[in-house]
Amino acid sequence: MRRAFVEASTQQGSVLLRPPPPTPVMPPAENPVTVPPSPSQPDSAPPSDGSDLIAARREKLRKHRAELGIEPYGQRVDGLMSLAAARALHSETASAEFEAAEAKRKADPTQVTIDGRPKAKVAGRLVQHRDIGKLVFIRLRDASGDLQVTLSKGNMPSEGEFTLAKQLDYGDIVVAEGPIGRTKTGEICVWASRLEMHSKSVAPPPEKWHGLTDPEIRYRKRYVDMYSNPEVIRTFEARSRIVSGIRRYMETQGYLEVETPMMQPIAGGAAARPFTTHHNALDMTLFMRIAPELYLKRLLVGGMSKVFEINRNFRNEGVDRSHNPEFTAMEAYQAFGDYMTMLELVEGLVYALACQQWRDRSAAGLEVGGSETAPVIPFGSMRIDYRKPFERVRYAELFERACGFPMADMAKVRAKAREIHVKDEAKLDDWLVVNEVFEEVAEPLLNPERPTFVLDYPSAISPLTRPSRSNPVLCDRWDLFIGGMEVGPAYSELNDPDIQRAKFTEQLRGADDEESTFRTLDHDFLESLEVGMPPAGGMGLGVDRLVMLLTDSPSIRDVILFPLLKNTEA
RNA sequence: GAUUGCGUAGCUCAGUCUGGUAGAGCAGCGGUCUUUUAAACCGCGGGUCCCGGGUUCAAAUCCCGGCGCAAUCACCA
Repeated sequence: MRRAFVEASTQQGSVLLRPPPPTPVMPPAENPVTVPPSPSQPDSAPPSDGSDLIAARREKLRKHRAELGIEPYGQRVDGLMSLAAARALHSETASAEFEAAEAKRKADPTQVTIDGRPKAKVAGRLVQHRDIGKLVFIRLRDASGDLQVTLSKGNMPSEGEFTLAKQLDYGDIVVAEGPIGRTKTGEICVWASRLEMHSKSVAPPPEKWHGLTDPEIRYRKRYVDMYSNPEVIRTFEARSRIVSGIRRYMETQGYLEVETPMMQPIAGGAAARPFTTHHNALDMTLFMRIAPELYLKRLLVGGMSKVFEINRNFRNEGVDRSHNPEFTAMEAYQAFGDYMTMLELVEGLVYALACQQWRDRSAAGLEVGGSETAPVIPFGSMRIDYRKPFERVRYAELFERACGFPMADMAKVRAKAREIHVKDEAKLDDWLVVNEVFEEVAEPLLNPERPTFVLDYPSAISPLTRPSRSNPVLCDRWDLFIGGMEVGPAYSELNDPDIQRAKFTEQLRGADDEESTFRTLDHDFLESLEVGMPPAGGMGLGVDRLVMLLTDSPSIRDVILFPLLKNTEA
């Protein structure tokens, strides 16, 4: 680190603070991106929206060019270290020795101070600016954290560079270098000997103490949200680690990652409304995919034995705290597995991610409970316990526990449905009533603070799923619930082409007018089953929801960088 | 799609119930200050009160319609 700084500090090519005019500096040949400031460059344009704040910043921009000879939009800088790394370089001993020597020199000016403090060159966005006359304190922020830079008029190489320090605005991106020391009050800081402007922020900043809190502006202007609220970057770093953790785990289990079409001629694999698009050259209507399932199964037909895909699905449905029109899911299929194979896979995966997240949160000083091998992670007011094994409960058992009678007792089921005011109870088929009662009465019995697999759903409410060999009323399907949210399902997949065709056809018959505009029989998929697909287990996992749970984020918008919002204009 | 709440300076918020000259802090501009920690002090500027209509002598405030956001519900995962 130290060496990097020394090397970098000898390369003066990146210094932006040039001598004042009339030195006409041409762009260096090796860096054609740089444009020299010229009178023709309209500093006051584009026209501001009338805000004094913007005008004041643009005026500074003009002055920097005209009076200080600075080009405020910089270029490549070598030898930078993160603010956290610079802070870590601070040496109590070196600072104490330096301060003692300075005190001596004050008493006796013939004394010479040797500065043994480590040096650093850092960059960051300015988030605080305190001008105390001949001393300016600024606080810089980068992805690693904050660090104060102290600029003393006596330490700066030129009047202009100190003038720049005094004129800095909240939001500017600057580079500073100098020894790492501390102030009288003990604050670790860079005592700057150099200061360069690398990006003048001309937009009005958020409030420096409260920051940006309006959720709408936070989502619309995520780039402001990210620097104003540092925990946003932490959340997305965690998301990245979780997604790569999923990849690592799946690869360790021998799964191959694949990418299947996101634009599909037929939107299959789930019961959701698709988005429509159009290919001009082929004059073809296409659907954004609602699920990758039918393509992944084709891969099993083709001979791949363990595949997974992590990617976006698009569903033309409502938006709320746990739904965004585009969302990230993982689906995985294993030849010759079944839904219990998938249960073990998902349990191991979610547990491993929770352990990883427990360690990350501990290291960052965030709240955790339990232990590294029995992690407890907060989610709002809940404390979710990811200890293995997860809970397992059969659908029928949970139903009976909730209602006091078996789900096959249709007379009682219908009575219960009327009691809890299931709408259109009389029009619904028996098993749909069972499921309404289940969702209303039985699901609330699940402990939201324990991941729980609900196993063996009724076949009648899972029309595309393979009935169980031992009891065809039920099917080989589970759903995983965590924190009151459904995180994903799994199935023993249907591989009999005739039954699959019959179920698809039946589903199409039940489609209403709107559904029938986008729901058609996927003949190619059925042909692939006729070629022969091995029996398989398959699962889906809502990645955004899992990230919500593991990062204690109450809304899916907090874990999607740019969530969909309505247009504000027209 | 339904219901409820919210929308005032660049930002964070008072003011709306009970109609009567548009407010504060931060940010900005001009000063003072070499150890600040939401720095402090003196002075100054800053508004389509979300949009449109109505009631009224008078509307940020009351009424109607619209837009956006949030929460809950529906659809869905």
